[in-house]
Amino acid sequence: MKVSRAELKQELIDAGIRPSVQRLAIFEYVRQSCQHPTAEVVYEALRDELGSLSLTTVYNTLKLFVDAGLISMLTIDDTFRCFDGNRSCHAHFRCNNCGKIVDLKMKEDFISLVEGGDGYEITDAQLYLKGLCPDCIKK
Amino acid sequence: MKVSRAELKQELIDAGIRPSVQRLAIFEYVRQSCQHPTAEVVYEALRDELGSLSLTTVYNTLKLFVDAGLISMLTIDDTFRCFDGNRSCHAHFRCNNCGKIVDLKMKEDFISLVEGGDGYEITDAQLYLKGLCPDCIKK
DNA sequence: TTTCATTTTTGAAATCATTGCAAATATACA
DNA sequence: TGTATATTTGCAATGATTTCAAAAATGAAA
Repeated sequence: MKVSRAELKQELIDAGIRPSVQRLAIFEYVRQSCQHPTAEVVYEALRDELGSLSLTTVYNTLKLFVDAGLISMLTIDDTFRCFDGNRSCHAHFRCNNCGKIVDLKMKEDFISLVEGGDGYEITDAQLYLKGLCPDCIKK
Repeated sequence: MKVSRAELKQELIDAGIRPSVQRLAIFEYVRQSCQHPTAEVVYEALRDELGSLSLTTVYNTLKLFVDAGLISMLTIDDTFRCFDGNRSCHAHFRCNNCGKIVDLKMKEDFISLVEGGDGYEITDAQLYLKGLCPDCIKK
């Protein structure tokens, strides 16, 4: 489901974030991507389109979005962070062989499973699964 | 539930890992700790007891244990890794304010919630929750 | 026990994703 | 237009983790 630039822009404004050219481009890229890009990937993808872009800006902007709850940061791979603009409730699987990270649907929200979570204010939840993907099992 | 050194030693042997002095000490420390230590913390805690110990050994050994499935590695904090010797099924919560990482019990195994996971071989699962802990909410 | 091969440990240097910083640029508003 | 504020930029610094080759420990065979 493609979202228009205008809608994304409004979403930034609603979150109290000024929609600069760089911010809007980065937001659009992460939201439309299905591939959990790293900051480096976002940077490489947008530097031509934007004429000039700094990797520092990408890092700062992604952090800004994460803090605002607009995207999430994944630490499923311990060697780098990547980002996820998909707002639906889903788990992540990382293949130990090929490194691929894929979304897996959930039957229900996993927060409901937590016991003794009373008194905690939970703002983010991530379920990380690791192992072998179907492609790598075949080989 | 305190486990004897002999039992831990046997567990290493059963996993095909030679129980050197360093390995056994590191294994015991991580298994008995309730505090999700980092490699650095393990190193600081054991260097005196062992006379000499290298941080590299700690890193290598922890990786060895993780690969053997004896302990798990947590990446809930994006700035460092920590390790968990608690083998029961539980979730982890990280307070965004004080940084504390605590265990939270689960009603059931969360893998049962995953849809479309057929064809995947899952060897590790971690549920990470973030937000504010009761102590930090009070303030 | 001695010897030799293999495994493990060690410490220093290198790596690399991420952040700090201060200058340059862009934007909003009077 | 001018001025204050917000944003971007690039380079240097940071720090957790890894690489690497040498030293030490261990196990098996003689």
